[in-house]
Amino acid sequence: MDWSIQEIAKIAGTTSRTLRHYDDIGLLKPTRTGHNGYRYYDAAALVQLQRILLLRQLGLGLPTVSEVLRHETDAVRALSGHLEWLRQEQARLARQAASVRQTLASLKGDGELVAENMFDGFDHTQYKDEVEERWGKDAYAAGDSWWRGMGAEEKKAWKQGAEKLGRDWIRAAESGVSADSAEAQELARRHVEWLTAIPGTPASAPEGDTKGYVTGLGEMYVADPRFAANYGGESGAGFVRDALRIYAEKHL
Amino acid sequence: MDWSIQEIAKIAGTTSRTLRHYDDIGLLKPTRTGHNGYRYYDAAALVQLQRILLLRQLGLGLPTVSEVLRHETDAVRALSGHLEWLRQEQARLARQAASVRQTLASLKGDGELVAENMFDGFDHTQYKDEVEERWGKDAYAAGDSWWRGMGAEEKKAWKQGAEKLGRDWIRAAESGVSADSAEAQELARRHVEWLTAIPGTPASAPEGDTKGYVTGLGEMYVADPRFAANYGGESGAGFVRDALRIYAEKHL
DNA sequence: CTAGAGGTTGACGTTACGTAAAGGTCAAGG
DNA sequence: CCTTGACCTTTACGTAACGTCAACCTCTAG
Repeated sequence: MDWSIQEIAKIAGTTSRTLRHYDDIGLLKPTRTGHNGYRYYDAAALVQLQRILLLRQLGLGLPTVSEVLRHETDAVRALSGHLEWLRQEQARLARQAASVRQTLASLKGDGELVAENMFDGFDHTQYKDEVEERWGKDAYAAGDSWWRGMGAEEKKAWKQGAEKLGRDWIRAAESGVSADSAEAQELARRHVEWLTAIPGTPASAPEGDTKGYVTGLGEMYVADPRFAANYGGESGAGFVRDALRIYAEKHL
Repeated sequence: MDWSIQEIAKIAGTTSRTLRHYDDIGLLKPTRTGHNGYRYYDAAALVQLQRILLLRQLGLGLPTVSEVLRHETDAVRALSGHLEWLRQEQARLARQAASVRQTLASLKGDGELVAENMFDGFDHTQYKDEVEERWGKDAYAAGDSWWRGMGAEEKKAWKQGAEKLGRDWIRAAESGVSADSAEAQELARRHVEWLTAIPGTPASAPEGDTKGYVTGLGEMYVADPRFAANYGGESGAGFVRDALRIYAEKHL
């Protein structure tokens, strides 16, 4: 009692090409082969196939599926690992979506695609959606009015301070010192100090989750192309992220 | 004033291989080519390259990048479309993760394939890592001992209450009432009440940031496949989120 | 006997490069 | 002049999991 390749394909809800592929890579061999080379599968093979398709549907790769079916790997462990991977992928997509939204906002604003306003970090119109999404409208409003309330001189001074901080980060990153060096940690301290001056962020609230905010910010720097572009690529932004994380762990 | 392939690669934070690839597919040709075949790039090419890399980091494919740079496609439209794609991908991953968790649960438990543990939210072994990560080990330990301390009857009652809350949410979402309707707001109130009963969460601490916790929880419901899966997809979870946010704004 | 349905193997295409392999080019030092 | 080493070139395979021809063989029904 067995079926041709098309028949089980239909029964299991897949294609004959897939069956041939599984045969090629040794994942599922046909039960028997006719003298003409035709592949035939029995009920046991069907069960195996259904297991394979289930695991595939869950997103496991064929090598992993193979391991699980051969009992070389525990299904629970395989799925747990896969779940972790799914989480990371989701986080990655979320970061990318945030970046896209930001770029979109800046495009609608001034129409320029260039990342020239690197470290001002509070161009506000550019960050509005994200700030609101993360910290609520009140926080955005607070930060916005704080910024608007400053005079031109103050704004300029603020930006220059931010730019100097940026330059110092770049210099440190390029000098090759480690993220836990005294130099990098001093920069992290200045960075946090700078952040704390802005009202409406968790860093400035007395009971705020400064630690989470700072480390999250570091992750954002790596994910955000504007920062990466201006810190000598990913490695530079990664340096900033690591330094901030270490600092946050120690002092916040 | 131009640079060799390695030099711009370093400047722009990419690899020479990538530049050759871009040359091959006609995305970015070198400014000039030496008699020896060496590629040389000038400042204008660098700007183009940076634009390319920016769009790539946002997740656009090379053909799309090409279109945008040739002004055949509006950057805003391209990014908007991409954003939509990102959302769908996130949703897809979310559904997959939900399936994996279900399978995992049924593998660990008594082999029940049905989604019976939908709203218990405190299977604890299943949520341990996440709770610890978000609220610290103490919070987890508190919640855990609280849960362990309950008798079987109490546990059952608790679960049933949670399940009823879940069903009511679903019914409300499906009935099409708005998130700020009296019905939805009453559910939000019950939800917060339910949360407040659990020790070790900010909602139960007298000085805790209940408002931030509840709204954050709402966001999690949308992002977290476990909830989305059990609330009829994104739209259902979105309804819960909105209702909770509105309630939190008003009453917390 | 022939058409048509279904089977076979073989091989290319898909994404954006990483990674050799095999071999020119160039500046500096012996 | 020769060597060394760094840098450049082109060519081409590998990646994940099949979809999609292409060329050809086999079986069954009319």
